[in-house]
Amino acid sequence: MEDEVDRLVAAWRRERPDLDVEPLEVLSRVSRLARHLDRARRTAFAEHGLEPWEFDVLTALRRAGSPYQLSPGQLLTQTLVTSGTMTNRIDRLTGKGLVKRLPDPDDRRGVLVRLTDDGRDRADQALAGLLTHERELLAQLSSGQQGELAALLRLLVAPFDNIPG
Amino acid sequence: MEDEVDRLVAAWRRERPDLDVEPLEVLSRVSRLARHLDRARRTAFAEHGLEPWEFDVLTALRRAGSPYQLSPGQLLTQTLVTSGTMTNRIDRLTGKGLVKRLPDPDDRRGVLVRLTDDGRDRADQALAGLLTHERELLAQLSSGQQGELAALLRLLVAPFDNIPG
DNA sequence: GGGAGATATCTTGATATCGAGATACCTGCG
DNA sequence: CGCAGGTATCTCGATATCAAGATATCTCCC
Repeated sequence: MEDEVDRLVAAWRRERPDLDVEPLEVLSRVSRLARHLDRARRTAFAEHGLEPWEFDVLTALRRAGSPYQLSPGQLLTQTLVTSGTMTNRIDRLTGKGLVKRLPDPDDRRGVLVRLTDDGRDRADQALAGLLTHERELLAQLSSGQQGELAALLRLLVAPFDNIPG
Repeated sequence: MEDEVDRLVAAWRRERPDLDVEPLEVLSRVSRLARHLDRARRTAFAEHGLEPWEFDVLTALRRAGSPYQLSPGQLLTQTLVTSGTMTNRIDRLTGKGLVKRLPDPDDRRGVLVRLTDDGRDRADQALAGLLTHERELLAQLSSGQQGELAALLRLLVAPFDNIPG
């Protein structure tokens, strides 16, 4: 089946036959798919009264394991947002009673963000809902294809995640 | 090489061994990679004095071929933003002299957005720069792997692009 | 111990985005 | 013809994000 990127690439080949637009076959699809996923996630989380950004923060804390706390800095590397954004997110989640700030006992510059019981429940519920949704999207692919796809994507992401950038 | 998603999946398997988190191997990588790509694009376009959103609109028009014009509605489906956002984008690009609005001769509700000569030059320059950048990122993959990856991604994106959604 | 440079978080101001609704126009059916 | 419903674009208010800079604290070497 054809997708929008097929049309986009064909258009470039017609308009700019001098250029090699092969990279777009992969990277434009990644960007567009991510955008579609964002929209789908927004709808899926609405059932649980959460925004995607709230989910990202709460689940990062949930994954950390008991006592469900991380520093804002650790949250940054997991969510790929700037520090100003994270400060704002923590403020709002605190206002909703889903997390709370604690002073870091080992570093007086630092704080620890800890999930409340309510926050933990919300994270668990939303995760289950998300996985159900995502499984449907991936039904297009066999289990083997999913594995291949994951491995190829890892090759592309790893440099970003490991080098400082 | 390990990436952040490997760590994320391992953490879920420890904290929630009851859940099948396999879908995250693919979809979390897509989201994270897209985010990294956005950042890289922002830097790449800065050399040409363009923002990523400006690039998206200008190149959609450029691809359309002479006379380089599309309706706002056509631009929506290519850029995956809302109509309010597109109106705003067109306003700003008009202010910078990169596009102009023309009345649609066949439909008095509609307008056509047309690239100016300056807008066309900018789009061409930025595209060349982007492709150079993206080729480097893809150097991790053989040509065959790029083809596989593109084909697998197409399977996931196509439903979104073809069904109304 | 003291100071330079690194680090963690927060503040601020500008801006892009979204969702919902308003407006103007088109289309097709009775 | 005229109206009901659909479509294209724009308006408006709320909000999340970013970049750059401020502040407080830590680290390490002399």
